[in-house]
Parts: sequence; structure tokens; C-alpha cells
Amino acid sequence: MTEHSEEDKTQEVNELIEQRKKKLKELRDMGLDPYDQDFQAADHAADLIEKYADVDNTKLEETIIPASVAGRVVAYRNFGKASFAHIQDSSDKRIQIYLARDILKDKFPILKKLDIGDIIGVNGRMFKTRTGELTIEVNDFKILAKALRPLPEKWHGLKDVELRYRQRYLDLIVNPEVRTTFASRSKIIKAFRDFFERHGFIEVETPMMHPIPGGAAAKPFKTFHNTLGMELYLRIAPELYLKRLIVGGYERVFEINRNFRNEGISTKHNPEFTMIEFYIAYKDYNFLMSFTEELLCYVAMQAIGTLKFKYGEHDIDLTPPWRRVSFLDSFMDAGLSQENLKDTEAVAGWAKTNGIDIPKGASYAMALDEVFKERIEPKLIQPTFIIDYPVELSPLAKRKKDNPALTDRFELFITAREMANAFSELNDPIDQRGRFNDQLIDRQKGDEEAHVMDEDFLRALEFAMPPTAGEGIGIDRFVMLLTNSQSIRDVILFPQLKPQQ
RNA sequence: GCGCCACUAGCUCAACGGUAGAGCAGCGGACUCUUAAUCCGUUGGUUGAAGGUUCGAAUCCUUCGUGGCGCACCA
Repeated sequence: MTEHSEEDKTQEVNELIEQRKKKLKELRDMGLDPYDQDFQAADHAADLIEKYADVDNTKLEETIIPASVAGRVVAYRNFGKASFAHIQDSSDKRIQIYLARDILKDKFPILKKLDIGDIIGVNGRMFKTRTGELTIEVNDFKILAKALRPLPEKWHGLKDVELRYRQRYLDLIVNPEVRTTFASRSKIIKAFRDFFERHGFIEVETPMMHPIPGGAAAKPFKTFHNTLGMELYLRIAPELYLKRLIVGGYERVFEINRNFRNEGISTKHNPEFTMIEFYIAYKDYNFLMSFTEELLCYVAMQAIGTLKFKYGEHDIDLTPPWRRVSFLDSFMDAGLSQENLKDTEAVAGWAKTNGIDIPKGASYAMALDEVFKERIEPKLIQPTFIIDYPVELSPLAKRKKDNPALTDRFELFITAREMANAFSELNDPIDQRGRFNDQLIDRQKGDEEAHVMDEDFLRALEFAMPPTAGEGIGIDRFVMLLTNSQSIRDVILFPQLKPQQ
């Protein structure tokens, strides 16, 4: 590693940084390494608090309990011949330390060079202050990494939303609820994995770069492979690869990974988002509905310990069973009659008088879908399965036995957002080819999101795929729900932002 | 992409046409049980950028940049 000058010209000039660099030099002049490595913390703040918070001081003083902790100095109060500070460590807790000149002797003056934000390691013993706060009486300490930049304000924290996202590390240091949210996210993903593993699923990873973007209606990102000399697309869904695995003989597979969609960014949309998709052979969408209830309740219990919680204004209750309404019946709730649903003209007519814009040349199903998004979806606050979608909206789903215009498909809505999309997978290769052809026609009409013909996938189906049920669940949105987050950016560590100039 | 709002010290915010301020952080000093420590003193600004109006602009206008929210698209 090369030595860099401390007066690096590329670094912005700032008085506070200059002062800290001066302290850095002074520490070196004292023969200390401000980026020392030689410290092993035996304890974490959270463990110490858990073990000793309820023990009274006389007992702590008698037993002499050693403690060693490493972390960031987040508060510092100096009294001349003694100081108090709080250290925040990786256990997400803060513990107070007491630094007295009598005890630290000739090391005490080093504290002059200490700043809030520095990483230090301390050794000492546990005691309680007069106010009853569990504290480490430090007998030795070491600066492990000197901070050159000051932390944001201790009381108000970091509020500027742009800075919070761009400098997430600061957000994590000073806004404790952020750590809580991402701790929940981690628990949620772990709970999904546990659940699937306990149900005999194998976790797989399928390609992120697809020669043909498929498995969803969405606009893809395009990239280029130099050696192959070919265009590739970042995947919009893993669906078609996971189904190839079912053809290959796996009976239960799941994948937790990113999808990429080249579309708008909003509080509900990030260009890359995490989905879990899973496929289970010899089952159908009816099975999946109860399976989904079981799955999401398990995850909620593991992550937040309850099925009843607040989301914004709403009191959400995940207790099964969840309401099941057919796509067509759901329109009755919005005040449409059978007559209004008779044909495309009837739907378009109702839409027009109710101020909903139906694009010209829209099919019956597309017109219904527009009305659904406008009038039905916003009302689906409590968990609701909308089932039996029109075949035109579901090019990869199996037709209903008793009505070939509809499919064995459901979408799960909670807080007016689509949380899951599932169906009995279409495994008739000839029907699938026909559906792709219909999509090609839509594409030629200008629908950029219509599916693309995938001959390789069709060939796989021609080798026979067992009857299979498949489902995708938007992890980010489910994390939003369970952590009461109003923006998807609050549940993604580094959300996509415009580049800074 | 369209609309609305915001951008002032490292951070959180005032000042809304008349000398740019406070708190925290920092710096100097006092203080051995504080915890938003306290007390005394003090540094810190091209008010997002560029134009314009005006005797005078952080403030009004225009353009641009960045962000947030809403709409549209989507999961």
C-alpha cells in the first residue's frame, strides 16, 4: 500500500477536517498509530447490557467483571479530570464508558485528541453510576480509527433525505431506526429461506443476464457482451429458467434475487428489486393460496412477532384465511353491474363516465385491467386474493378447466399493493406457443412490455413439465409492510438515485 | 416525462427587499458521576449555480442543477 500525503490536494478543504488531521498528526507524534489494528473486543454492548443492566452496583463492584468493547464514539462529555462517553458497536447498542485521570494516568491526555466519530477499543470493568447507568470504567483504551469528518448533529440526526440515501453509512450511524429496519429485512429474508428449506425446497440461482428477456411484462435493461458479440438483457424475472428446472426434474425450487426493470422510479419502485420466486410441481394455485397464507404469517411472526400491526393509517391483520374474490366479481364491489361488464364497449363506456381513460384499441381484458387498477386495487387494504384473471393478462398461466377465457391465477394485495403473483403454470407447449404469438401481435401493435417468443423455453416445455404451481413475492414491498416504511428507498440500503454532478 | 415544494455554517433550523443568525459539532478555558452535561470566551458563509430586476437580493423574476412528494408507467 502506498503512503498518501495528509495534505492530499484532491480532498476538499474544510476547517473541521483540518483540525482533525492536526490531531491525527499529534497522535502520531505521541508515538501512537491512529489506525491501529491490535485490539480484540471480547464483548458487545448489547450483551453487557443484557447481562448486567439489572445487577446492582455493590454486586458489580464485588465481583469485578471485566469488559472490552470496540466501537464508535457517539457522545463525549469532558469534566477536566474525567470524561464520560458513549460507544456504539455492531450490536446496535450504546454503552457508556467512564474515563478518569486517576485510572488512566499518562494515557489520559490522549483523550484531548479524541473526537466524536472515532472508533476506539476499551478495556475495563463494569459498574453503575450514581444515576444507575451501566458503565465501563476504562483502565485502558486505544484509538483504532480516527474520523476526519464530523458526524451529523447528535440530537436531530441526519434528516436530509438525499444525504441519508447517498451516505447511507451516516444514516446507519446516527438514525437507530434505520438499523432496526434493515435488521428486520435480514430477519424476513432469513425467515423466507427457513420456510422453504423446511418445506423441502432447494435454493437455486439462475442467470441475471438473459439473451431473451422473459417471464414478465416489463421493459428490460440492455447490455453487451464483448467476446460473444451479443446483446444481453438484465433479467426482468427468473420465471422461465425456474420452470426449465422443473422440467429438469426438480420438484421444489426457489430463488431469492434481484430483478431489473427499466421503468419509473417512485416510492414503490426501484429499478432493481428483490423477488422470491418459487415453483412446486404437482400442485396448483389453490394449494398456493393456503401455502402463501402460511408462508407470510410465518415470516411475519419470525420478523416482528405478530400478525396484527400498523401500516401508516391502517391496522393490518394477516390472520388467515384471507378474502378470495374473483377478478370479475371484484368489479361488483366498485359499483359495476353485470351489464357494465358485458363487453369491451360496456366497460369502456362505464370507464369514460367515471373518468378513467382507456387506451384506444384496448382489448376487453386490458379495459378491465385499467378499471381494476383505478377503482379496485386502491381499496384492497387487508390481505386479499384476487383470482381467475383473463387469459390475455396471463400469458404464462394455465386456463381454467371450466372457462378457457380465464386462468388459474391469483394476485395477493395488501395495503393496495400487489405483494404476490401466482398461478398454475401453463405446461401445454402448444398453448404456450399460441400465447407467445398473441403477445407478438401486441408487441407489433407497440406494446413494449408484451412477452417475447422464447423457443428454447418452448422446447423445454415440449419435453413435458409436470403440472406446477409458481409464485413470485416482492420482498421489498413485504419488508415495507412489516417495517411500516412508506418508501421502498427506506428498505433498500443503496436505492438508485440520479448521479451527482 | 408532467406538476407542486425545497435547497442558508459540518449537522438541525431562523432571517422572507435594508449590516446573514441560533442550537449542536469545532476551537480556547473552568469542572472527577455526566448523559441533549453545565458555565465563560470564540472560529466558521460565494445563502445549490448562472443571469436579471432594484439604490440595495438569501428574499422578487428567468434558466439550470439536485432532491422530496404527487401524477403517469410498473412489481
